Amino acid sequence: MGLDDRKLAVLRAIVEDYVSTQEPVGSKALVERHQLGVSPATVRNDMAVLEEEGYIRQPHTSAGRVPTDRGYRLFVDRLSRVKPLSPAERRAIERFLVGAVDLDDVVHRTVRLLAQLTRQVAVVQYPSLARSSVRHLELVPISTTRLMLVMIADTGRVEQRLVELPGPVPADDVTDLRRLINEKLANARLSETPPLVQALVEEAPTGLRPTMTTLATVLLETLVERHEERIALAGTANLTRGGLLDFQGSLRPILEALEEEVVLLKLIGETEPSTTRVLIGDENEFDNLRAASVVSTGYGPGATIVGGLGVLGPTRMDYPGNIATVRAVARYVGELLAQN
Amino acid sequence: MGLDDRKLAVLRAIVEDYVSTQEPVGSKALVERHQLGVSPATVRNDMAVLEEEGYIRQPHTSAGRVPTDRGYRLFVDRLSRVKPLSPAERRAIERFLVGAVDLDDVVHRTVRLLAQLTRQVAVVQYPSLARSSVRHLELVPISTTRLMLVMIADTGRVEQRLVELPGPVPADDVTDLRRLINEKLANARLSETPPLVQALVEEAPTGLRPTMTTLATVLLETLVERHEERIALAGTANLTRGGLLDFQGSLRPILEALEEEVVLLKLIGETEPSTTRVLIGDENEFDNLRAASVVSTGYGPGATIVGGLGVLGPTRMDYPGNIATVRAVARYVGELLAQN
DNA sequence: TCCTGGCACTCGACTGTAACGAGTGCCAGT
DNA sequence: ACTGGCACTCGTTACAGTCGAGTGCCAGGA
Repeated sequence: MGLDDRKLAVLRAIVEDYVSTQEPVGSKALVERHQLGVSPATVRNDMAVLEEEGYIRQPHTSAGRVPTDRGYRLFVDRLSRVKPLSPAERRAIERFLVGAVDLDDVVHRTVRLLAQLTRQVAVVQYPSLARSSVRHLELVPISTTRLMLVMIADTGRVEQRLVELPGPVPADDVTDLRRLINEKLANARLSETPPLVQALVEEAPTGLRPTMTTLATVLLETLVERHEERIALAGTANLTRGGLLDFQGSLRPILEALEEEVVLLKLIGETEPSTTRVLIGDENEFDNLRAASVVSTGYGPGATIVGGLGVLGPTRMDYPGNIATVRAVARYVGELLAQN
Repeated sequence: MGLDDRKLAVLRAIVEDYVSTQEPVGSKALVERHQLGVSPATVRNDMAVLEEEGYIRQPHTSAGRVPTDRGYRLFVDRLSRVKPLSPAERRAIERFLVGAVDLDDVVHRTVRLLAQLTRQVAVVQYPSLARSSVRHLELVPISTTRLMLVMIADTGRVEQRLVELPGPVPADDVTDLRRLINEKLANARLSETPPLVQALVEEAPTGLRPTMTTLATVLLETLVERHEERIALAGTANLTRGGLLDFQGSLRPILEALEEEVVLLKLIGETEPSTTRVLIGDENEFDNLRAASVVSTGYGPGATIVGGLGVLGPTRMDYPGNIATVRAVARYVGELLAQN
């Protein structure tokens, strides 16, 4: 069971070579490209052990070795240091994110940036409503029986929803409703609003009661139940790099998975505080993504986390590089959000 | 030069067979599957003429014939009747679109519906701001020197933008600004706002002048210059149907094109009144999309057109079916918008 | 004049065989 | 414990041969 230092070095070398060449790597090529200080025969023995332990495998009898998911896992956990970003990359990040005027703008720029830097598919979750607080709720009369409800969150997210009122409501009443709602809900965390909304209805003056009831329903629907998470995606064209070798020849399942917001949210949304999560191959729960890996992390202003972002690519990806990039981008985005 | 009726029938048969089988079609198979009333030899002679005229071609000397872009064009223009939708499809459309609460909701449902019905990539443009009118402009104070500007258009679109003010502005002033702006801009077509915004600045009371100037800049930026068109996309996984035969083996250029909003807008956004546009293969202006066809049309409440929608797929697609579906969906969406 | 059956021809797809070589496992020797 | 050597495996490539779908052309007939 013992994996001595050299065996680990061999594994590392295999991963690095395979990631960069995309071809099974043999013992001879290994000793040539890395200074292992031993002969190919020795490496072969080490390889036999690594294979027995499930870290690498042979696609065909007469081919070199390829890391398994388990091998990548070991590599990520113990054999790689996070690559520092190049100054060029740092500059690219700053240049890209400076000048964003809008939350939408920030998210779009971020996702494109990530895709470009990592050359993978990038995914960015908008700040989660569940983790946001209400900054302001606005009621805009559209007609006598219709209101547009606009919610502005502290994270910069803006949600709107058309509300059909049970009957005509005069402008003054709208003003009153707006005041009541804001008094009660402003600065409340969205996850804590349900009882407050309930109270709003109960405490509403009789005249406003029916309207307030309708509004309350819509509020709960929009802000909590259908807790509308949004996602931005970019770089799908990067899936076609590496020919058809990655993803065993069919992009189909991957593209299907990428169309499901629910899937993406599970992948990058469930982030524990401030760790970078790496899901390798079949470690993730979706069959469609058995051939893919995901590197994700949370971001947010300061120490709090309001959303997730990450990249998805073939298991054969540059983990250290991608981890570094994802982290760096998340940090910059966090700073950007903190400024607002 | 004369293409008599039988030659056209042969072309139609070739297109139909090729679209459904995805394989080059030969003279013998043709006479078997269609009642042309002549022998394979005759069909071969017709084919020779059709090939000479550039409507079909042979992938290899010993293979059957395949329609060229020009052949599809002739087929679409003169040889096909628009398929009526099946009742099942009609029902699917209604069921899908009923219950949409929101413009966002409508657009998302529409794009998924289109992708599902046509089994192609679907694209839906949000109602264009350029073709919308202002319904209401709201100013929401975020802090003493920051406002959130929210514009609600008659098409249901809502745009927001954070505004940094030159200095602190008291709440009463915000109220005044809101009133001034709405008096001037409400119901104006967005394309006609620039002079109105200019007037706003000139007519503003001296005290509000600096703030109004800032607001005017942002208004013009947000609403006109960077005339923010939005796009929704779905069904990219459908590109992988038909193996790697369509798109000559590489999805890359297609996926790249689909990531560019500008490209998509050109494809589906430039719609002349109420026609359905069909772009076949290299008829479209983007090199990346030489192997693809686009069927698109405009939609809007009543007779006016506020945006475009359509589908993109291999040149080998079911044009009559897709044209019918795109039109039908556009009409339903128009009705839906008209209700708001 | 137009259609048809017949026939020779082309050429890609498929099959089988052989040579090649990258890579391995094992073993005896240091 | 490492190394050089060697036999072996097996995928890749090249080449030759066969098969057959599909064609173009032509002479004969309606």
